[in-house]
Amino acid sequence: MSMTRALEVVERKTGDRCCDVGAQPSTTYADAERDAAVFDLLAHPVRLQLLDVLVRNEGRVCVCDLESAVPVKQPTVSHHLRLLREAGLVDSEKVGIWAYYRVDRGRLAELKERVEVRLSGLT
Amino acid sequence: MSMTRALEVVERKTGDRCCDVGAQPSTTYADAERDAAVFDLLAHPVRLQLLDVLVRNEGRVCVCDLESAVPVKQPTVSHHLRLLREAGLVDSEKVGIWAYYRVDRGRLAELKERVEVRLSGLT
DNA sequence: CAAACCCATTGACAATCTTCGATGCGTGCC
DNA sequence: GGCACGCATCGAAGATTGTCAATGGGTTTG
Repeated sequence: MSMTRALEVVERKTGDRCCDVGAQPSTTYADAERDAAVFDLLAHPVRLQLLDVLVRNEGRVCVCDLESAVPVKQPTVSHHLRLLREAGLVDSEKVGIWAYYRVDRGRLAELKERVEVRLSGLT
Repeated sequence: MSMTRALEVVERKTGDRCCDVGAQPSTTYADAERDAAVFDLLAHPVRLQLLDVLVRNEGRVCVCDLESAVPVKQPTVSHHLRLLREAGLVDSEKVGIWAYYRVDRGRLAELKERVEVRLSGLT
């Protein structure tokens, strides 16, 4: 007998065993949770725009610059920056009055890699 | 003169014009919203697992099969399937008692393309 | 020192999301 | 017809998220 799943074009009849032999996903749920968290971080237009500006301006962007790049107020910008920082994607340095943010390109590459792997799994 | 932004390593002093000459993102906010919606769709472990199973089982997966693949109850599975369907990523066909779901691989490819473009913009 | 400035944090509110029990609808079986 | 089944939907509850005014802390300027 082949290893093909009980899920083929086999015509089921109402009583047939159905739900207990189901196809299983190729990753653990924990992996799915980890990847979902990655997508979640990118699932907001403000965060996408902030990352965009930060990537495009090597190293020295202050919060007020970022604030002028998105249609939300300063506390909201700080909020989203905090999320990005807690995820390790950006870090900040205080210089005098200002707080300069920059992307951690290594972390960003890791994130992109996780996205690639997950998407390539959706062949 | 080069085209470099006013945002270089120029030492600012407190009074200096700062926020009104800020670096702008490379995409419109509307584009960011559209892409954020794509990431949002992927930002849940159940939806990732459902897509995984659907992609891996060409065409004929019923809801009870999907239900056995994720740690949530049937109404929740139906809920997430609805989100995927409304996004055009999957469609369903009723055959007798069962509802068979399948991925729209064209739509899935479009989604992956949008992700790729956005991520490649984060150079 | 006082004032102005930049930014983080707090607190409150509204909106959205996630989940599941209960229910209803359509279908096949006896 | 009556029953069991598969699935969608509804309704409610709790959790999470997004937003901003207000506030406070740290710094520079005058």
